[in-house]
Amino acid sequence: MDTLPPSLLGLTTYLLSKTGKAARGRLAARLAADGLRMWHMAVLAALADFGPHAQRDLSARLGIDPSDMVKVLDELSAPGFVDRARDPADRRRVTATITATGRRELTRLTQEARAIQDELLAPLDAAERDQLHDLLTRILV
Amino acid sequence: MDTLPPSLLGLTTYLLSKTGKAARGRLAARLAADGLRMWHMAVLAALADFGPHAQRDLSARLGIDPSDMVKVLDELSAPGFVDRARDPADRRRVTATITATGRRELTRLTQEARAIQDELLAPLDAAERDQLHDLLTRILV
DNA sequence: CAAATTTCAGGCCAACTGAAATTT
DNA sequence: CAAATTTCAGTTGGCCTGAAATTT
Repeated sequence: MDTLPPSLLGLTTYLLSKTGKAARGRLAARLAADGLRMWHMAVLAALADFGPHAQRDLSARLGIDPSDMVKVLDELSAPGFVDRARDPADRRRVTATITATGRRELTRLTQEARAIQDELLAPLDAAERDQLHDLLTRILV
Repeated sequence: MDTLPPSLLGLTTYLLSKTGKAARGRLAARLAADGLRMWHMAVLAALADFGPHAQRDLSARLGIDPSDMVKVLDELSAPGFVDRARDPADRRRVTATITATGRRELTRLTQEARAIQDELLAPLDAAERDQLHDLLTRILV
C-alpha cells in the first residue's frame, strides 16, 4: 500500500496489526462459510490438543472472555462438535469435551487455514516463511 | 504461551493474528489515555505525511468508512488537532488540515508507539526486528 | 437532472464490563 | 459469609447501509 502514511508503515507494531487483521479476515471468511468464527476453531483445537476443560480453564487458556465462551460453546454444541456436562465433583463447573465429529471438523478447518496461509504468505519463499514463523513464535514467548 | 494449542501455534496465520492483536491492544490502551483511538492516529499521520485532504480522500487512503470519518474528525477538531474548512473551489468538499498542536500530538503518540514496540519486540535483537519489519512489509505488498 | 460529498440515523458483530444465580 | 463458575444484560468500537442536504 503506497498510499499509506510512511509514519505508520515505519512502525512494526502497525504492520503487525495490519497483517494480523488481514490474516484474521481471510480465515474468518472461510470459517463463516461453516457458520463458525475464529474462537470456534481455537476452542476445538484446545479441546483436541489438551482434552476436556472446564469453561473457565478454556477461557483462560485461549484468552477469551468467560462471558463470551458461553455463546461459543452453545454454537459448538448445536452441530455436535462438543459436549457439555456438569462436573459431578464441583457442580459449579461445566466440562466441555470435543466429539468425533468435532475432530473431523477441526482437521477440515486446519486444512483450509493452511490454504489461506499459502495465499497470504505468497510473497515469501519457504525459508522466509520459516523465519517469520520463528520470529512471531518468539514474540509470543 | 506454552498453554496454547500446538495445532494453532503451528499456523503462521494464527501467530500473525495473535501478535497483531497484542500490538493493537497495547497501542490502543495508550491512545485511550488521551481519549483517542487507532483511527485518530492514522488520520493525523496521513495529514502530516501527505498534507491536507478532502474527507473522502482521507477515507479512501486509510480504508475507513466515510460515514465514520465524520466523527473521527469531530473528535480531532475538538482538541484542535485538525482544522476543517470548506473547499472554495468545490464547496461540496471539506478539507482537513493538521495543526501545529496536532503535529506535536502525533510525534508524542509515535514516541509512545515506539516504546510499546520495544516492549513487544524485546525477545528479538536489532537485526531480527529489521527482518520482521521487512517480511511484514512484503506481505502487505 | 444525475453524480459527488458530507452528514446523520441506524443495524450488525465481536469484545468487554458488571452483576445475577448457583455452588463450594 | 466469601470465593468461584457460569450466565445474562448492556455498552462500545468498527464496519456497513440508506438516505438527506448541498453542490457540481
